[in-house]
Amino acid sequence: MDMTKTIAFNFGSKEALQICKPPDSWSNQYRYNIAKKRGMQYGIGAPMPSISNFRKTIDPARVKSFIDLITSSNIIQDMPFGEKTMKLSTGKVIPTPNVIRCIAPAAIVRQYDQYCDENSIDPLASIQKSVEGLDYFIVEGGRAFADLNSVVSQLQIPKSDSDKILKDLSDSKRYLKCDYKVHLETKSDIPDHCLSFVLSDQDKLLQSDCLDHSHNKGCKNCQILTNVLETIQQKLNDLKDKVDENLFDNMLFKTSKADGDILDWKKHILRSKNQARAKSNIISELSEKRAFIMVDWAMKFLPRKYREGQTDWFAKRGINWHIAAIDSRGNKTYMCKVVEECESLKPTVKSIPNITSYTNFSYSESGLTVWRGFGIGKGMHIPWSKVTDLSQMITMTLKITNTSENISFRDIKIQHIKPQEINQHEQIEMDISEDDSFAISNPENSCGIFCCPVSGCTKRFLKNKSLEDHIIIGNCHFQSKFQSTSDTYKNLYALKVTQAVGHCFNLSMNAEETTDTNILMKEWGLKSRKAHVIFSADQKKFLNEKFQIGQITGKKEDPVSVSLEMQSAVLNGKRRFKREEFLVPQQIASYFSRYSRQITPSIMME
DNA sequence: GATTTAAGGTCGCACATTGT
DNA sequence: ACAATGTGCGACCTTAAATC
Repeated sequence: MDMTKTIAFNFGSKEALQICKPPDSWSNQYRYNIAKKRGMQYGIGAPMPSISNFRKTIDPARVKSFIDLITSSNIIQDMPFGEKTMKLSTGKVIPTPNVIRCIAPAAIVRQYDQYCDENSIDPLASIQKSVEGLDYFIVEGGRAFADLNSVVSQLQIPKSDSDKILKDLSDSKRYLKCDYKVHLETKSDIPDHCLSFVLSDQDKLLQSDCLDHSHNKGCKNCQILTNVLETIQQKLNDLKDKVDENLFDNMLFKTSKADGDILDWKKHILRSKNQARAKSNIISELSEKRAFIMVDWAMKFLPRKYREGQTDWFAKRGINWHIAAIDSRGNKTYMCKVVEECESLKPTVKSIPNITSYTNFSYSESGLTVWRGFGIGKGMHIPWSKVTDLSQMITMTLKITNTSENISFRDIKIQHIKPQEINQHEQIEMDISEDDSFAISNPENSCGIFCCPVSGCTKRFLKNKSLEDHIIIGNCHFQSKFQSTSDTYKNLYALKVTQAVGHCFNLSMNAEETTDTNILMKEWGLKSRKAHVIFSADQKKFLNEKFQIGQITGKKEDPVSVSLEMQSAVLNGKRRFKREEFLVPQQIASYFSRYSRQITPSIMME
């Protein structure tokens, strides 16, 4: 509107409309008039004074809980450099650190729905967007639970039983999503939660002994999960001869796939927690002469920084990667570049067997030490001579450039907040300029999970009891009316992000003695490769047919629905595929991708 | 209308199996 | 034993949708 106002005064109506090139002249004539009127009132090109009373149509507590959710370490992760800015309606710009969303938007919406469900918060309006392309483990895990739900509804069992199973399922799902992560510890009496136990490899060098603690306790929640999965299997087996064979096979396939996916999800949570530990460990041990270097494919963030066209950018593929380095003591930050090309080295490098199963590496004069999980065991030593020809070793050069390039770095802070420290932590004052006094400067209200139910009250509490006290006393704190809603929450977001990204806290939990017979294997948490499956001729034929449909109609078949169709495909009155032959969506998608590559050149030839 | 972002296709590597 | 082929996986790249 500001722009229109300027134009409206500097030019006549006709010129203004020419400049604006209105697609619909009537509507722009209207806008022109309005702009002129505003200009008369407040001055040409001047921003409209923001005296208008801001409507508060959204319950502040709800927005706050939403911001809490999206700034939690489950959803965003810190980036060591880079900055984004947010503009308030007053024109004030507040910088926020760059963060990475770990979860696709649609998944966040789903999580938020669930979060609201669990905390009895009315959700903000949400728009359903695409649900494709989410994080593999979360999608499959989520789908697995949905599949199990549908299987349970088909089991012909008493309602009370199925209700119990459904409840356990949703409890377990919530547990995996929220609490499991915070229950994991390096050493725990509960085998499910003991990182050093479940990440141990069978190889002696890659396992930890867990001598100083026993594994004689059990976790109620983990137990519920295993139990409920077993129960479903059991009930399904009882059903075997009572229902149609096709139906039974479909259900069995669904269930076993779901079981596997849920376990994969659990393992994924485990491993990511351990690797996060590795990172914070390294940073905390930094001394003056050492630096923490975060290596990532530069391609991810550099194009945005340099504002280059894509073509320019991709022409630079020769550059292998860029590195951000942080010197902890001097707080100096550098940008590094690996300048030595390794192309010529390639023929002399021998690959390390099982390279993909190792996640941690340590370099030394004599060789390479590898671990499957950070801090698990002594590590396996591989001398350089096994990996490469020593005479041809090339030392890579790190070129260190200063931060003069327009990339701004930011310090990484490790922040471990224990629940009792939160209040104290929240006291940290934000840089609030004189004219903006925010409700959020109230130290009590930006953390905690118990919200005051009084509409407009911004207080939130860590403990239910505090909330009760608050309600009894009735000292509700209301948001200032002189600030637009969006500005308030932009500030809140900035505060959250700047001071405590990755606020990860461990909740204490009640361990119970257990006589659990379901003993976990030691290497349980390690990433396992999927079994190698050879597609049968008929499977391929079926997939090729499906692919052809996509080729001819231009509407590509969705791997998920193809997977479902496979389970019900019929040929000559018989079922075409047995349960063992059902393929999961990933396999189908992967096959399509290969198939298209295979046939594309032949089409070009014709 | 230009720029940014995400979805999804494409490609190459590691490893497993099969063929010679 | 080694080459050829097949599968899983993740990085690379294009394109279309979303956003400014």
